Amino acid sequence: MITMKDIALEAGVSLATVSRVINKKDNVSAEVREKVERIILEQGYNPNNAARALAKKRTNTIGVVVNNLHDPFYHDLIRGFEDGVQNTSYKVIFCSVLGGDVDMKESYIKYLTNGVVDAVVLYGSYQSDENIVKYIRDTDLNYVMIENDIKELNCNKLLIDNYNGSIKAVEHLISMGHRDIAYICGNPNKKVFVERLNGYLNAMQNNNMHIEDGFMQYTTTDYHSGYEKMINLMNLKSKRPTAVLCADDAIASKAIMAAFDLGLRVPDDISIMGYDNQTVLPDKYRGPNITSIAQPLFEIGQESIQLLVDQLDNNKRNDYIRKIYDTYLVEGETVKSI
Amino acid sequence: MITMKDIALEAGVSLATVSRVINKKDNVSAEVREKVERIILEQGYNPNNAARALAKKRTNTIGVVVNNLHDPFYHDLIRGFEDGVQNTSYKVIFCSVLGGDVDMKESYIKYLTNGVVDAVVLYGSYQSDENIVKYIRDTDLNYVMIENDIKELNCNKLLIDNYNGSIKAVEHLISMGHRDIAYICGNPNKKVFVERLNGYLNAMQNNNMHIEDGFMQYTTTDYHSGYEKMINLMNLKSKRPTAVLCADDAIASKAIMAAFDLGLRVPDDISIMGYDNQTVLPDKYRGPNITSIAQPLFEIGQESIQLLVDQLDNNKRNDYIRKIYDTYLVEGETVKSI
DNA sequence: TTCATCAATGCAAGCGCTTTCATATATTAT
DNA sequence: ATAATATATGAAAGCGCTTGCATTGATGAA
Repeated sequence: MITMKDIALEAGVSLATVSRVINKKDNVSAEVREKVERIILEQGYNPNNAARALAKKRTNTIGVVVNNLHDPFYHDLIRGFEDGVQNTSYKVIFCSVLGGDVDMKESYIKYLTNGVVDAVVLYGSYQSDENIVKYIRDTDLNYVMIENDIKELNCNKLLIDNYNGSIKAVEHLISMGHRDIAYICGNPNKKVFVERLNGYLNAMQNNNMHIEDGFMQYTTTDYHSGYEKMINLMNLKSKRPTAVLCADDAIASKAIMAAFDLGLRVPDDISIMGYDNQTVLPDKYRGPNITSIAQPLFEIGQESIQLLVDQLDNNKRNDYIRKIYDTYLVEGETVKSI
Repeated sequence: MITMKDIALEAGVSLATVSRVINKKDNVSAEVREKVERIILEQGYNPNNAARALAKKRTNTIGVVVNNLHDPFYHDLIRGFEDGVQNTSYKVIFCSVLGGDVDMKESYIKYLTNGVVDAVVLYGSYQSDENIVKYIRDTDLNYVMIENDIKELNCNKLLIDNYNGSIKAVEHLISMGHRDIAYICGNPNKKVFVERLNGYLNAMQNNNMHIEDGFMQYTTTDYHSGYEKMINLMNLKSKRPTAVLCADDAIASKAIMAAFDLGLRVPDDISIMGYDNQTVLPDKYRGPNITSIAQPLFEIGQESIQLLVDQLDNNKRNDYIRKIYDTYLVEGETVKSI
């Protein structure tokens, strides 16, 4: 391995001088700078980042940790990160926590925050991960947490207005003439699903719509069970809904499958709405475009990075941001006016 | 920041001893070990990875660099990486090269290979990136290159048999009774598309099938132009194909859109095949499941990591592997027997 | 001419950890 | 009891870089 020492020797200057030209300090004479640069090129020298990080306490890189990076849900978010780092002097590295395993998550965060990155952006649930929350609190790096409003954490928070998102969804259905609107909820342990649920409930109430018996379904395990919940809804003895709002598009895709399998046409026989406006859906979903509530994930990804870059470059350690992003309706082909 | 020194002081032992318990060396007495461990926990100490990397010349992490990480194409590959690292002592970090920009790629590779990872897996084209190839050749890290058979590079290579994949595709179409089979080629500057094209050409020849005038279409720019190429094919004055083989699923999805827009039913009026068996497709594709040639991307991801972990753990620096993976046919709903 | 100032460079400490080697103590064999 | 061996620990060098401080020579002011 070729080191700075080799370059210094070859150039007949001190380590310090080589370091100066590498770091583009201006107090080096033109001739020396040129010579050193030439030799660096000739020898194909590259600085060792571990040594650099140790000496400077800076790495010029930002870490991102998400659960299941392979999940198509992250598509837009990742694009945002990729884009955000463009034209900055920073690099981004991604870590994936398989299955959202808490220990793995903790270990990745500790890894990153101890000498490998200058700041980290976190997506995923952390409410219940006491250790991690405590760790983050005690660490003096810059963080941005996306969709994670943990009070005891004093860091950048980028949130999405899930509550009003659901309200938009319900009001869209109402505007299309629906009154019997059922809901398939996601895992109620997750903050986003609670917020979306509340949005639904309040929107229904505020518009004087009655939620019939059986109109509220909760997915068990994961989105797959959206299928059976839809079957449940369609088999209701009493009153059948004319529209079903789902907590996310993955669930909606399953609900649509269920409707098809029951011989129902979407949206002619039943209207279905999703949430997330996922660019790509799991399981080779091939149904109609789902009418959905979209979140500005690309922008959020972008701004996460921009925010951190700005804070790092300007040594802003303590003026954190808290921002709530609006959602918007994207009309697909799964809601009919009645 | 709390360091090993603090722990040593508090525990009344030397730095060396603390280092030993952290690294689980066995030559530390039980009492001392316990005490040190307790104090580490109490103080919430975490070792600095930069310092460690510098001292050990090992980081226990593997780097992955791909173009456009957000591309749904990587879905299965990423799952493979995630899975491969399970139950090992290694971490994986992902770097995304937006737009496949050569300079950015080079900078990420240099970054990773100088003190941040122990090995790297590369996916993307490198044939023409002389600098990078040269750099990799001169660097003594372990690499695995996926789908990149660069002769002058002596490293692990995991390849896919694109040529025979195309042959399988053509033979499937033949077995379904097709004789007039057109082809929409991908960017002929990319190795995979050349191989696939050759497979098509040879399969046609070997089966004594004639390739009519106009049956070969080349996409310009990217997969989007698959749309117009399909229109071209369907408007052929002379003879019209009964089946169209596309160089990948993204192109096929566009071809299907084109067929629809021309009022043709797939597969009743025209059969279409893709290649890649992409789990998720771009642009909210909502057509029928595409009959396609699948690649074992998950396995390739998995094995990339396993290979490297094995080589790192056993200090195998020089017995590299070269493996060619088979493809397989996945029947969808876009090919009709005639 | 002499002194203050400045630009260019080198010296050396230090970043936080690992590891070799030496040392001291405990254990076993004789 | 003594020598030989094993075990537990510490001292210190070193990993490759950055940076504050000191030094040198040159430049300009007085």
